[in-house]
Parts: sequence; structure tokens; C-alpha cells
Amino acid sequence: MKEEAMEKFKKFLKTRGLKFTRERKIILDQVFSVHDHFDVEDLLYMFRKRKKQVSRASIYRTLSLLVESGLVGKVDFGEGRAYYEHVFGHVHHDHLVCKECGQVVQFEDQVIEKRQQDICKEHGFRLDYHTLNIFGICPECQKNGENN
Amino acid sequence: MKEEAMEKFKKFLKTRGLKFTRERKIILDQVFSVHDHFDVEDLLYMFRKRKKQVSRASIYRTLSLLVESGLVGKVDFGEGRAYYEHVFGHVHHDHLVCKECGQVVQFEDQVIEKRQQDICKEHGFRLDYHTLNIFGICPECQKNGENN
DNA sequence: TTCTATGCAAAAGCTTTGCAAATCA
DNA sequence: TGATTTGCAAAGCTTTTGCATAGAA
Repeated sequence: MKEEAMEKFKKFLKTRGLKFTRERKIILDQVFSVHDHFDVEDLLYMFRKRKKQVSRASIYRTLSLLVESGLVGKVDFGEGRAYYEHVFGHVHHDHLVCKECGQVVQFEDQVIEKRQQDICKEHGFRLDYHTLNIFGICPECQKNGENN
Repeated sequence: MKEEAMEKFKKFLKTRGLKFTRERKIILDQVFSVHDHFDVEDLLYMFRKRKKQVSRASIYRTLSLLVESGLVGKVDFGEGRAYYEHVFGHVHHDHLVCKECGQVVQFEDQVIEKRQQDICKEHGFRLDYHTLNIFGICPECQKNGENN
């Protein structure tokens, strides 16, 4: 699947007259190896640990391209910084976020997906994508008291 | 309704040993007069136009309190800056955002609300709130060609 | 070879914060 | 009067950008 993603990305770059560089390969590799959300600092840290040299600037620039290509999604949890996750090869999902411990649970729900299409139709919008984050308290944190 | 909100805010402040100041009143007043989203610069601009003197710092600080009190909601459209909207006295709603012109349409949908409760129950989460933003192209922008 | 990409450091936005002076209860 | 607030400016964060050098095709 990583290979498929790589091919797609190469094609995407070609259509724009851009190059498939060492750095872009490293980044795509990592992005499709992590099965969770990550931010730019996370990636930077992973690269440092693995002695892969990629600058913060290149990470930002490549992630933008990956998002534009549709292979990667940008997720905003309202923390003032962006998270990313690979999207290619996955069905769309939404997030259940624990406000206490930060745990994120992914879920998919066809009923909600369908309703969104209907709502767009009603308003004449052409649906592109959506972000649904549900915030709450996870079971563990509920037990651990601070039922704040 | 603005008066009710004001009372609620006063109570909220009192429980925390905080004061209901001139600035906080001006801000709450404005926030409950605007029936749309706004960001901090918007507020600042409105105050300047009305010759109300409130600093940017106080706006940030008071908005945080308003959000904590539950009277105001913070909305994130992934633009790298926060939007706000008053919430007290309104039923919850979600957003349909046009990627082309930025137009925001509010909608409420009981089916989606209900499904979210179910999903939380399934995962043992205590639901707190959610944010659902659907991005797409509005009817006008679809007509105006760039069906990008 | 030519055009694009990388890295670095500086710049840019938005938001937060330390501190002295002002204000509320 | 005593504690909280305000405004200002500085600082903090994340993200973007200009430019010289390095690297794809």
C-alpha cells in the first residue's frame, strides 16, 4: 500500500512538474508507516531517531503537497497546531477525542456520512470533505475520578 | 437574551472570585450582538469603530472566560486562527463551509446529533461537545465556473 | 545544464504572558 | 484597602518564506 501511495505521489508530482526527491521519499515512507496522527514535531523526532536528515521546512512543504494530492489528511483538533494522518487506502473516519488524556478513537459511521450528503444536497453544496471531532471523556478517565 | 447571558456570566465570574469589569461587559455585549462568526481582529475592529477602548489582550482573555463559561463557542475552520460565536440561547448547529468564497451556512440535524450520542455510548465516552465542518463548493461558486 | 528542492535563518501570524498602573469589590 | 484587571510590549508557538547551495531530470 505504501508502494501504491508512492506511485500515486510520483504521478501527482509529475503532473505538476515537480521532482521526487530523497526527502520526499523519506517523508512519504514515514507518513505511511505511522498508523496514527502525528504533527510536524513528531515527524522531526522520528527522523532524528532514525538518523534521517530532513529539515522542518521540507516537512512542512512536503506535507502540503501530500495533502493536496489527497494522500494525506490534515486534522485540526483545535490545539493551535495541525495534525496529519495518511488517508490513502483507508475509508474515511471521524474522531472521538478525550479531553482529559488526549486519547483519540477513530470511528466510521455510514448514517452520519449519508446525512451529510443529504444536507449538502439540500443546500446545493457540492460536498468535498468534512471533519467531525467529538470531544468527551473516555471510560478510563471517567473512572479516574476527575469527572470534571 | 443578552441580559440573561450577562447574568450567567456574572455568576460564572463570581464562582471564581473574578470581577465583572467595564471591558468584560463591552466584550460580552458585542459578542451577543453579532449573529455570525468573528475572530479577535473582527472584534477589535468593531470596538475601534464604536470608539470602545478594549485591548487585544483583554479580548483574548475574556473570550477564554466566555468559552469556559459555556456561553461562547470556539470554532476552528483550520485557518490557523480561532473564530468564536455565541452559543447561549441557541440550539447547537454545525457548519457548511464553501472552500471557494468562505461562505458559512449553519445547519442543525437531529439524525447526526443522535448518532453521535449512540457512538459515544458504544465507546463508553461521556459526550461533551463536537465540531462538524463540511467543506465543499456553494451553489454560487459552482455556477461561477471554477469547479475546481 | 536547467529548473526545482533543500536548509537555514529570518519573518510572519496568532496567542500568551510579565509587569506596572488602574480598577473593582 | 487588597486583590484582580488592564494595556503594553515582549515573548512564544507554529508555519511560511527568501536566498544561496545542492540535487533531480
